Parts: sequence; C-alpha cells; structure tokens
Amino acid sequence: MRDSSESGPATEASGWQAQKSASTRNVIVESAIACFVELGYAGTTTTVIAKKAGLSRGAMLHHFPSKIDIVRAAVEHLHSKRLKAFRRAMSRPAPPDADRVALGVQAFWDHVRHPMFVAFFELSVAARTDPELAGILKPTQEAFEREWYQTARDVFPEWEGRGEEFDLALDLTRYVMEGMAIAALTHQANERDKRVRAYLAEKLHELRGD
Amino acid sequence: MRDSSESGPATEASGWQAQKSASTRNVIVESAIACFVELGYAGTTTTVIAKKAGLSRGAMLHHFPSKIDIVRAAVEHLHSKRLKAFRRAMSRPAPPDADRVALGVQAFWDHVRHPMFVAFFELSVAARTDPELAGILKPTQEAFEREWYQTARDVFPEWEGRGEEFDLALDLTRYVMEGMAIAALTHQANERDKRVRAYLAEKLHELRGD
DNA sequence: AGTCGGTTTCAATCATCTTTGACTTTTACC
DNA sequence: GGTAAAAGTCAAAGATGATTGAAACCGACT
Repeated sequence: MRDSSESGPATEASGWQAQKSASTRNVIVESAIACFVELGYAGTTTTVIAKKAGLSRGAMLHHFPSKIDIVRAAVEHLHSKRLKAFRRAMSRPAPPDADRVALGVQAFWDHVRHPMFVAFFELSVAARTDPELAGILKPTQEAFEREWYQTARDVFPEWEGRGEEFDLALDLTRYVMEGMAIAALTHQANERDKRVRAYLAEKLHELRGD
Repeated sequence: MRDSSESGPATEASGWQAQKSASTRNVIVESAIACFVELGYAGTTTTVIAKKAGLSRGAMLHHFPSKIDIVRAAVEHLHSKRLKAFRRAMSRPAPPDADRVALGVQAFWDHVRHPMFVAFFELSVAARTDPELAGILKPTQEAFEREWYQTARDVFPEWEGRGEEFDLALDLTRYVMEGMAIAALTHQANERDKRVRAYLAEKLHELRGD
C-alpha cells in the first residue's frame, strides 16, 4: 500500500490507522467470501470468519458490529470484483481474424468456474428463503445482469439490429453455462460438456448470421 | 430399522398401529420436504418440521431418532416420487402426429418447475459443503441421471444410432432447463424464456435429423 | 523533547438464544 | 396388563451480540 509520508491532499484515509483499518476490513471480507465457498452460507459463522482472517471475534466485531454487516460488505466486494473480472475477460483483445464468439464462450465459462461465482451462487440460494439477504442481493444481481448485457453489446457491436436473435443468444448462453456450472459443482465436469460448449458456440454463430 | 420378525414380504402394515406409524412417518417426511422448499435446508430444524407435521418434537423423534434419519427418509421419498412423476410426464401418450420433442421439452420444464425439484436442489446445494448429506444424496443423484437417460431413450427410440447427437441433445436440454429453472427461483420467469425453450425444441429437432 | 489525554484497534469474557438428542411421563391400542 | 405412540422436560453445544479490558497510536501542551 502507499505510505503516508506524502503531504498531498490526502482527502481520504490519510492516517495510518485508517489505512490499517481498511486493510483489516478487506481481510475480513475476503475471509467471509472464502468461507461461503468452502463451507456454504449456512456454515459461515462469525467464529469461522474471524479464525480464517486471523483475528479475534471481538476485533472483527469492532469493524463490523454484526454479521449482516459483514455480509453486506462481502456482497459489495464480490460484485465489484466479479464485474471487473468479467468485463476484462470478455473484452480481452483478440487478433482480428479470431473467433470472437468462441472466445466469449470460453470467457463466460471461465467466469462461472471461478470461486466468486460459487460464492455468489451460495448467497443467491440462501437469499431465496432469507428476505433480508434477498434485499441486499437484489440490486447487485440486477446490476450485474444489466452489465452483462451491456458488455455483450460492446463486444459484439455487429449484432446490433438483430435484437431478437441477440437476446436469444444471450439468454441461451447464460442458461447453458450456469446450468452446466452448477451441475459441475456436484458431479464432475466431463468431456461431454466440452461438446455442449462447442455446440453452443456454433449456434451462436448461426444466430449472429454467419 | 426394526425389521419385524414376521416372515414374508409384508412391508405393508399388517397391524393397526403399524399402519398408523407408517402414516405418521409419511407426514413427517413430507413436512420435512415442504420445509426444504419454504425455508431452505439450513432453515429446516426439527422443531419446525414437527410443528408443520402437527406433532410434538418428542413424538417425531420417536419415529426418527435423529435429524439425519429424517433427511435420509426424505431423500428416498423425494427420489421415488420425483422419478415416478418424471417418467409419467415424459411418457404421456400423445397423438401419433404430435410434436413429441416439444412435448418432451414442456414435460421437462414442468418437471424443473415442480416444488420437488426445488427441494432436491436445496439438498444438492447443501450437500456441496456437507459430506454426510453428500453421501446420502450421491447414489440418488446418480440413479436419477441414469433413469433420465433411459427414459429419454425409451421415449425417442428413433434416436438410436445417433449416439453422439442424442447425448448432446440430452445434455443441452438438461443444462438449459436447469439453468433456466434455477434462475427463475430468484428473479421472475419471463416471456423471453419461452422463446429459449422454443429455440431449444427447434434445435433438438435438428439433432434428431428432422 | 517528552508526557498526558483521548481515540482506535484488538482481545477476552459474559449472557442469551437456538438447536439438538436423551430421558421421563402420559395416553391409546391390542 | 403390556406395548407402542405421543408429549413433555432436560442438559449440552454452538452462535450471536454486548460489555469490559488492554495495547498501540495520534495530537497537543508544558
């Protein structure tokens, strides 16, 4: 991190303490996310988060007065990181003659295989029967959905003007990929899945008008 | 597992008490399944199950000494009912000139929209981070997967000989449908989803060689 | 310079609540 | 009367949030 010797207009977090505090909060939040992945949402207790973060529970509860505050921060953190990674993966520069559809399919597949997707998935499932969590998650989910559509439009501008086919392509991609990723959480991802992804790419080409 | 000393395959209740006992066990198991749907796996406590079943906890624990026993029975119950309903829906008689592919898609869609799918889904997600539950669920999941492939083969015998396309069709169908159903658990199922299903049916026709 | 007061970070303990499974008692049926 | 079903009571374990206590740090003042 940056040191504080700079005498510039440090509007935020100029103090050493504030910086340390921010860092600690970050550790806590990332520990919580790791717990969602490893232990599930239900198995994630404040005790476990604190242990993984290497703090006492009391210290943690100083930064986040209650568990729901940690969850709130984790959702936010997760969202921004996931969105950034997704955008970067989708809009990775490619040679002009590359199969951008296939690359996009691969990028989406990598996205849903990432632990962050698992964490978000755990939260989504828990939110189905937990209204408070649902209230926290809802805006984030909607934002991500909007962003995913926008990113796709940016990456495939030539698709403009074929709104029907474009929407269908996006919906289809999302459902196949998410269904496959979720199934792969329980049993093992196998060779046949690769074929499904190849088929999907083929059909996306058709929908684009190739 | 008090295997009564009686000889013969009289699994059905012979005595009045045994019959009542079986009936109560059934009520308990179905209450547990309803709880999975309404409250999620984590939210399903023995207290809630007993309340929904209209029994005292003590009475319930007489029939199922521990919570895991209820879960075990619920998984079994769920499996057999789900499998039966799926088979019936898939192999429903249709007029000879009907679009059996479209009917199959619809049947599968109805299947994943059924509360039993939600219950099973909750259990699957919980099993990801709960080895004991995973051990209970694994054989059941594998059995259902086998049965789904077998049922599809029975319903579409003309697909025989096109193994590659057939497998692809089944995988694709499953992933699209499950992905769509799971997404519909959080946000609302919309009109565009209908289009995706229609598209899926169209592509299944292609894969069959129509 | 050096010390004092106050604040921030971290640690530990406590009381409360929930869930679970064991145990005991009452009721109903054969 | 004896046996199974149902109900009620109990202690142990775990999780949460609040409170108290200790250590490090910052700014200010003599």
